[in-house]
Amino acid sequence: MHITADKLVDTLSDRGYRITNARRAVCEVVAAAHDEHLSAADIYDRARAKSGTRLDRSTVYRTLEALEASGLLAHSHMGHGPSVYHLAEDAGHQHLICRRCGTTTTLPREESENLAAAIRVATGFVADLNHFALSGLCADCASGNTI
Amino acid sequence: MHITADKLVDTLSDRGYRITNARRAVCEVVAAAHDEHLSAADIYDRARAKSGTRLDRSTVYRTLEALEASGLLAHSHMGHGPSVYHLAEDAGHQHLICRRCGTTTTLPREESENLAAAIRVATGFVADLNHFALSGLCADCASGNTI
DNA sequence: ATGTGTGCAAAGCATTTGCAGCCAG
DNA sequence: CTGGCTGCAAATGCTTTGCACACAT
Repeated sequence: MHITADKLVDTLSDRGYRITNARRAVCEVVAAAHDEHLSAADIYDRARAKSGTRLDRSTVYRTLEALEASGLLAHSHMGHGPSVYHLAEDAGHQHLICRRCGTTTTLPREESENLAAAIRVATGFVADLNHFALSGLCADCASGNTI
Repeated sequence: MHITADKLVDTLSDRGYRITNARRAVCEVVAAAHDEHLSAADIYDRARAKSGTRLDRSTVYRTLEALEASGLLAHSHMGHGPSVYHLAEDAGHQHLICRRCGTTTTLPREESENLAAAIRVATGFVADLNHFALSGLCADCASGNTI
């Protein structure tokens, strides 16, 4: 199951954040988008459509910041494009972006954890996978030659 | 051994690029910095000091682009900061950036290749490691608790 | 000669910040 | 009531682009 918008809102509230229309709208968007990779711009667009009211990008960024600070949300750097946000509960997996067709493959949590363990053994570095995407060629593009 | 500035310049020339003072200066900087991770701004600063002449950031970016297009140079995305450039021959390893102290650890090429192989087996995705850094905690910060 | 490469200036994109008023608590 | 939150506007940091002139070939 996925976390609900209400739960996000409640957690923010418990943490002392005030609940406004803007924050509620952002919470609804990120809760509804559980498995998608939304950029701040995507969230802004959807939240604005949803709220009807006036809404500014900066408010969206500030709300995303609050959600991250509360451990509810995380963002990943996906290549040249903007950062993308996803629920913290959906974290723990590695994003793989095809540099040819642009699709995003997801490396399952278990495999991701194996990688992290291997890195840890080799260097002592505790990798926080999923914060950065990996670039490369997806299975289709890799087999379909013509790099 | 590391590639020399002359070799970089010669390759550009062979490829049909004209050799100018700006390009020579950039080649010298990247050749001299083999194991460092230089941002475009770093390269700009050093190249300008080296050339004495007038030099613009855009020219540096265009030269870096030419070097990348020629397969001599590669860049990596290092977290929130600017991209960093390094000789293509120095590629093949994964960068690990500590989110606490900011130091960059390098995962040796062999280990990096093992990771890439594991990802390939699991998903078919051919990861181009080293294009993106990984975030996490370095050995020191991880052991010294207080995330 | 000629068109590629340059510096300059300005734009572009994602994100951040300063500020005065507004509204959740 | 009152300070946290908002929208607006402007600034930031990195990178790209348009342009007329310069210079490598």
